[in-house]
Amino acid sequence: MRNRIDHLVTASLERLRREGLFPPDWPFVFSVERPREKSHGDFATNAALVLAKAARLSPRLLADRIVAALPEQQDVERWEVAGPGFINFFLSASCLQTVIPAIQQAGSRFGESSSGAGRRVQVEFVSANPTGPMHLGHGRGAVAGDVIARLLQAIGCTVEREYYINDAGAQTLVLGRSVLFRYHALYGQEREMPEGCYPGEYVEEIAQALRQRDGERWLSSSLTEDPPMAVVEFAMQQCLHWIRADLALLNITFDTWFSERTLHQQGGILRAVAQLEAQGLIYEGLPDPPKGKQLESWQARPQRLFRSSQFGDEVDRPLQKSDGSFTYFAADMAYHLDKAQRGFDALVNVWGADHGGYVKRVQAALAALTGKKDLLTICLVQMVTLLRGGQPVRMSKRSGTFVTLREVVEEAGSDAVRFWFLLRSAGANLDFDLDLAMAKTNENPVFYVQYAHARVHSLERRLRERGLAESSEPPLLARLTEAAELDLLRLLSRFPEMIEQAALEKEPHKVPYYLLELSAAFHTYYNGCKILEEDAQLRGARLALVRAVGQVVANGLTLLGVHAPEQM
RNA sequence: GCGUCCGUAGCUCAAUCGGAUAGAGCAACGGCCUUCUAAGCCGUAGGCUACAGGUUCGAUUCCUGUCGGGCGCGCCA
Repeated sequence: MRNRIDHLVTASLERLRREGLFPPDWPFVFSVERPREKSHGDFATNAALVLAKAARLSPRLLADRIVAALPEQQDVERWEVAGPGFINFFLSASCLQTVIPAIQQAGSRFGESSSGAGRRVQVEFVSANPTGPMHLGHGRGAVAGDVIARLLQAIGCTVEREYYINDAGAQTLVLGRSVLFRYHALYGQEREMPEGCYPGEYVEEIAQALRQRDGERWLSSSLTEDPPMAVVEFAMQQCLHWIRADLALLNITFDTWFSERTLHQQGGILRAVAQLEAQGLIYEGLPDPPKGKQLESWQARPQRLFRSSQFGDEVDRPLQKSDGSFTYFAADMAYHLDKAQRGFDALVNVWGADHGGYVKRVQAALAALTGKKDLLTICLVQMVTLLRGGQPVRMSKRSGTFVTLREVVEEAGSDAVRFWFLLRSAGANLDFDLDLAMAKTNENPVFYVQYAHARVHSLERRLRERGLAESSEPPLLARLTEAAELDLLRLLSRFPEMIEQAALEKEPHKVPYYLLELSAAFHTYYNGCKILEEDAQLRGARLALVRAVGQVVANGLTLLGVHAPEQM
């Protein structure tokens, strides 16, 4: 739709160029957009404002010239020059009505496009440590990542979903030790919990499972030394099992589970470091002291540093600890190199905001290793606060008020949780109001949208009940002339544009906002116009419109991974 | 202190690559069910877009600074 306007304006400009108004090689860069204000038409272009200088005319005078040179056609009913020199286009009703057959034809695929066709994109998200249950913040990132992946698929990209398992670090040893401690306790060997161990109940669950499988086998293992790898492995697998189950509850699956450990075992880190070394980007040096609270224990020790500051980072980053083992960053760097070498056209990472400090160094590493600057996009998703009874629930592992993602999903349901997580832009902190998300009232946006879909199907049921005849002829869409009907048609035609934009900008929250707007327009229509009219011709046209709305609401909800119920 | 995200109606938030008179929901107030689901609709009220500059035809949007909040800041992941 937008392209048609674009072509019209370009045709006019080319005509003016032939008349000598523009220099032969002057680039026609202008935008065609949907005006915010309804009275400004369906589309508006700023061409006259942007090109006024080139034409040596005032914007309004140029706009008049452009309008006069527009070619004849059917889609635009009228146009006007307005404001400082905008040209507003008002589509004809017949043009607006063409969206209905388009929706009928495309069905569940309406909204898809091919602008991303041929591009292989990887989306890495969640990547929660396998050392405990998932919390709400993980859930938000999971839903955001999943919908970004779905959006990219909708514009034609081939998408691979990946989960990076941090199974190589010290945290996994802490988990193992914690389990071992509980395991000993199960045999009555009470003692003080070792420093830094995880207190959660899930640790005991793992300990019990361990006893069930292995009996007394690990009783002789010391708590002061590193736990046996078999115990660590067992505990991690249990956590991963839970994580998969939690994600499945939210209808999220992955194509690839990538183990950090394999990078250590198969030399990936060494290769990445060697490459930087060869590029002369590694040196022995003293890292800058930490910038925050002064640590009295701070001692400068020479380390192998990566010159990340040459690639936009603030300071150079250490790759190797003083004991010779690699830092987490070194592994992450190798991981991203691995991704790049797998031949994706674009990489997307969805991270929690608490990892924001790592963006620059990972980008720096990737830029250094691949020479590509824009291969990786990192989306930061801000924190989630759980509200119960309007009051924030303080999350604290110690006080025992920790609420897991699973508990919330089981209480509120996947649909409500998914929709709610998407109701804020990623940059905004999110309050998850448990009471509101579960409410079956108009205050709950999930139900508002689902109800719109259910209403469409309620009409279908009524239609059958009453035995109203349906013509085998195509509906006479010219009968759709009410303002509410034209509003709906305009909204429907925006759906593919909305998806495209949400996908390109990786802003999944645009989808629920659109659906709320469409639902509101539908509810207004429903209250103002009778669909199942006596007049069979009018009824047929309205049914066609309503079915198109139902299809688009369903498509939108599917894109969000939310069910579109036929009955509430 | 540094980095980063944010600051928009009483509250929670939108706002197209920089566009025209900044929009919703909730809360408040007033209406609409003998008519396809009132889990709905209509109306009223509510704003110096934190503040001060700058860039330009035009700034909530971009740049600089100030104030306020979230997150992060050596060999944790």
